[in-house]
Amino acid sequence: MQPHKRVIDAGIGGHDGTETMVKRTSFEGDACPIARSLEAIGDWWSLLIIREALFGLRRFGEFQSKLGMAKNILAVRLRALVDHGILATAPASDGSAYSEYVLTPKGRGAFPILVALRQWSEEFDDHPEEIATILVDRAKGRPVKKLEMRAEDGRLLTPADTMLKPRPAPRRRSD
Amino acid sequence: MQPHKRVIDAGIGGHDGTETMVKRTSFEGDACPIARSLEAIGDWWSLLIIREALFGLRRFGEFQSKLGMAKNILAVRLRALVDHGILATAPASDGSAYSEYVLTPKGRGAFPILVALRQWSEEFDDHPEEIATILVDRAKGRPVKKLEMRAEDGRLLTPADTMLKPRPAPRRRSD
DNA sequence: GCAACGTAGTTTCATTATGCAACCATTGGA
DNA sequence: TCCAATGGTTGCATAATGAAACTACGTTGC
Repeated sequence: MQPHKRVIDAGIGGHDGTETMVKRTSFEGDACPIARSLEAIGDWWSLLIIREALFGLRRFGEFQSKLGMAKNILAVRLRALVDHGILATAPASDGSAYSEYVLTPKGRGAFPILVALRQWSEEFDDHPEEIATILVDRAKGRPVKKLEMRAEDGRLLTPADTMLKPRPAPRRRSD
Repeated sequence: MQPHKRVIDAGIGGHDGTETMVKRTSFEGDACPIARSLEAIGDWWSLLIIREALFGLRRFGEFQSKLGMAKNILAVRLRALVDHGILATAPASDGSAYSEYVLTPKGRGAFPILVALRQWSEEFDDHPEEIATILVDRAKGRPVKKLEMRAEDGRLLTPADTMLKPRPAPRRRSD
């Protein structure tokens, strides 16, 4: 559970190593899957980039102008998302020699997270009148149903109906 | 869609104001509900604090030791969560004069977000064997079903089956 | 072919956020 | 009353963020 720290000591010189240089907590390698998700997309911009990518944006400039973010930050984020296998760079699409950023299945798999965030805002925001859009079923134009947690057999579950269990040991062949 | 910037100019002296002092993007007031959620809980620690609170943690020291985070950061985060109406300070619980942090309905409403993050990790993480726990239905001990997006009439929806619509104008009495 | 422009970044520098450690104020217990 | 535990705050060092300037390459007009 304890997040460990990312030590950046480059070890360039032969110094004695008393300088700790420990900053910015990392959740990489943490056993909690929520922390692991946050390690990949738990920053201010990544989920918004994914949101725009789900809406079809692909080019650096499109993300930059749509999100209004600094280009250096965007570059860092896109690289990180590619490193995490959430985006992939595709060589082209419209014939030009530029490359594009497209969502991988892992990236598209983040959609429920975005929907959960959206619905939380819709339900609990202090100023819901400022929310400009609603997510609707394309066929009917009606709002999407609220995400609900269900058991394998379909029973509706509240948080109190759930618990955490240690992950079963990985199954090994002929054992 | 464009996030605006938080200007911190305190205006202490009578300077000419040419210094812009614009830092750290804020999504406060953004029309996108996802950005609004991120404004409240889109940082490295808030969701983990909520996770622990859902598991029953209430005291400052419990959060601090369980999450292993710096006390000053924890104090800032708790204050922010209280300001956002996600946590509330309760005067006591075990008789002592200390106060506690308990989730409000808004805070408990973030549970689907945590479940979505967890399931995303479980499905797409590169090293799923490092994930220590699984979320199960307390009654049967079986894993919770994956969150799914459905239309009002129950049809299962993919991202492509959805679209964004402008929010209808607020209904006004006798108009 | 080459000048001008657009795209996609990188670099530089200032400012803010994070993290650790040390300190302080109350509370609670002996 | 003294002393430890709880719940913070403060100070300082380091890392992340952001705006703007700069660079490299692709594309277009001529």
